[in-house]
Amino acid sequence: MTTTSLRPSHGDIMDRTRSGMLLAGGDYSFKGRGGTTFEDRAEPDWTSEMFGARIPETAARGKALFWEGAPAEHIFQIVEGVVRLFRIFPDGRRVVMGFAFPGDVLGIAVKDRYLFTAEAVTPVRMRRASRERLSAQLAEQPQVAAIIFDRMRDELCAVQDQMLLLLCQAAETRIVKFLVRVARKSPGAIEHGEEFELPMLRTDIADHLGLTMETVCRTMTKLRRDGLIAMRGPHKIQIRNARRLLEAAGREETDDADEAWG
Amino acid sequence: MTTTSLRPSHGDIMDRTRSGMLLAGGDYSFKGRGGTTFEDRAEPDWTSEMFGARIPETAARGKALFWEGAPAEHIFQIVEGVVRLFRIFPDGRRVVMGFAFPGDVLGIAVKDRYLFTAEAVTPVRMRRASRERLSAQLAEQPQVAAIIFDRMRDELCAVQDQMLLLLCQAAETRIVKFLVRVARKSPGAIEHGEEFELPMLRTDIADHLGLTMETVCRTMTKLRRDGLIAMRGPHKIQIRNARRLLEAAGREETDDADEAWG
DNA sequence: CGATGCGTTGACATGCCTCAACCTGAGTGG
DNA sequence: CCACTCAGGTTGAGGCATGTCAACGCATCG
Repeated sequence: MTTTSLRPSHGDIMDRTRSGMLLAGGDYSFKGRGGTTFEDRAEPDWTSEMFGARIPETAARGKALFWEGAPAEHIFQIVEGVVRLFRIFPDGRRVVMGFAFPGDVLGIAVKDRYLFTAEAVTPVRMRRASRERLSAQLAEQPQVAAIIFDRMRDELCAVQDQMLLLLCQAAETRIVKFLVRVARKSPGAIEHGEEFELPMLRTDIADHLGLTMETVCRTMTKLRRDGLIAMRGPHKIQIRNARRLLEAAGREETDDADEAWG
Repeated sequence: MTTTSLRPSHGDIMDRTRSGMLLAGGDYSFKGRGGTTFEDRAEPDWTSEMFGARIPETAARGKALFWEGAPAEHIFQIVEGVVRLFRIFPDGRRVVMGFAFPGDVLGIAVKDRYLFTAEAVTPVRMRRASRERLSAQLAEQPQVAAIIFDRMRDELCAVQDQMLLLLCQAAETRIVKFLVRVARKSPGAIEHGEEFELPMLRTDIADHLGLTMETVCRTMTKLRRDGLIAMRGPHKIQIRNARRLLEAAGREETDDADEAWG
């Protein structure tokens, strides 16, 4: 869990590479995904034959995996690290559509061009497969198509979930829910109050939740003062009172929500 | 175009019927869809063999096509009228995920249970097909699967689009964008300033845009006072200054946006 | 005629944004 | 080793847009 503090040699390989495609952030909708890197997962799924067992490529922090509008030639699977997915608008506004975590696949739901830019938040390791290979697999192996189909449904649910979060929710609720979602990826973070990584920048979070960086800061400070969380630097978070935190998430996060979307 | 003023005999058939499944609102992302009813469309697509040529069922205003959480047994295609798709939260909050218009298909992206309730905003005519039939078609006819796949991508884009609308957008921008989207469905509404139908309730719009009913009212009154639109009753809208209206939508709506998602 | 559902408008409170100052740690160069 | 710079983060003061609460309008319906 040294993503943030890691100083990668350099990210030559991915530097300015244009490729891949995206499926946004299937991130949130999966349950029980443990571990930090993808290899930890127990799921021996379609991705192994899709992406092969080659040594993953790497991308240094801040490097783009692909750009919004570029021809979508590849799909990517994140092996380690975190990626932000965002669009820039003519007026300069940035919207972070989501974040991709280990195990997530980018570029499946796309037609011919990437819908947004994917940028490494932390040093990233990833695997790549050509779009053609995906099509071939889809045609040959019906069960792969079914899995992809399912994935897209999950994806759809995740985006809708995010939409719900943005609707009629106070800033604190949004931030707490976001923290809980990220914490869920680190086993023990919620149940045992173990420190977990919040690698993205405050501005990333703000642009993701439709808030300003200042509001994110203030709210997290408030959560800290109220004893719900503790912080060791901006990116090391610890949940100190899970019950109250989940309450602050507005109840949905504790029981249903994830269930409801299944 | 008499949807709102129509007084249907009554909606016995659909009353409390539990069935179908949903694809949310593929609504916004389609271009060039003209006409009021689905039959007007030139697209001789998969839906004809899927749904057959039977006489469409009807649902009276306010009746549910299916309920959130109910087993998803059918898919529906809206032939005429407008449907709202929403979820209710434990705290009583309602979120309108989207609206379904003629031609839209509900229930494709669902697994086994409906993700939200679909309710007739206006008297609705619709066609129904069983989930099994969908599966059969998918297995037999690869090209149908491809179309469905495409639809889901469109769907995903539409939801993301809606998400963007909710992020860092002022109330007026959201409402104007929404108006433009609905107006797009009526040819001539934007280019020639012809009156068009805005069948949904103010509360529907509010719950869809993450605003209050009051804010929706006030903003629309402001648009009227500023000469951008005219209103003949709450549901008959006329665009009086398309240029300024599209400007108020924040530029994205005029050129890109729809393009960007293609 | 009153009841009801939906829409509109007003007065007021407040949560978030804006603008601005300052902090902190890491990298850099003398 | 220190001074400097820079990016990211934190905190504060103040304003404004939107939510809240409340009254009223206006159709429809029994």
